[in-house]
Amino acid sequence: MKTITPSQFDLEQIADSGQCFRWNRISDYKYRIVAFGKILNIEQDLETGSVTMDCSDSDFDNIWKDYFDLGTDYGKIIERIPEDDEYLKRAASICDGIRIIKQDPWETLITFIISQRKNIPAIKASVEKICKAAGKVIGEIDGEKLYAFPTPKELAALSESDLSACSLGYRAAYIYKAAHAVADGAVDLDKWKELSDDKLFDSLCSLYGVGKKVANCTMLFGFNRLDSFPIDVWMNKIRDRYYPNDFPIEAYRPYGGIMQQYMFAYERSINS
DNA sequence: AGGCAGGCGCTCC
DNA sequence: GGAGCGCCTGCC
Repeated sequence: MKTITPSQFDLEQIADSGQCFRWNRISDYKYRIVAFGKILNIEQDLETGSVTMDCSDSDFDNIWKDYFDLGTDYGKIIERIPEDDEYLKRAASICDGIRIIKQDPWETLITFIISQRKNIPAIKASVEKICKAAGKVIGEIDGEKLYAFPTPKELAALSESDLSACSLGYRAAYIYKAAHAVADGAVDLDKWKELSDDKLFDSLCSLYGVGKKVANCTMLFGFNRLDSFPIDVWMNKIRDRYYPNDFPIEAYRPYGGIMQQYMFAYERSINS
């Protein structure tokens, strides 16, 4: 067990922000997360804000501390919001419990390829199916097996029809090609970590089935490129309504992606 | 029952 | 280089 009291940390806001598709809500402010081949039960006390994780000290130090981006001071980032950006200031004041979760690049790439033209429950269902079809069993809860996200080789072992059985639709071909490119070594995601933002963006977009939205999400959530600014239908709506001269993304540097998350989460919250 | 959901590739111009 | 269109699937 490990208990911490981080600032700017709200489990529910993070869970609803659409970054991670393997967080399962157990009850209010209580989740089971599968990531990096591990299962983490996590709970937040609303009174004190303290967060309790059922993990060893070493797993906390080696995995979860980084995963939850606990070394970043989001309060300081919020202070950088341009004074006249009323919409963003409001969004950040409401959604200031969001953090950018540092996920595995491979898993992020695949899950965001799956995400295109799907809603969140459908994305989660497909992700669980590919984990079950190709991933290792890492635990069992109430007779239900839990699976790790498959490695590139494990995923590449599936045929296109195996993938189609995971409700991927036309994305099955995208996943198939991506899995083979990474498993064969034609694409080396570890090497991609060294690339500049521009080069990484171009490399991601060169993958079949990856366009700028998916590339930006993969960069933001899988490569911790905090300036990546994904634009989806919600962001288009926000721009149309509140930013007639477009988003001042230069003013958001180098944290455009965090600003995007506040706006995205806020707009969704007021429309639900 | 028909449109649409956190897009992308392809095919035109 | 950009607008238009088809696409798997599940869900309301």
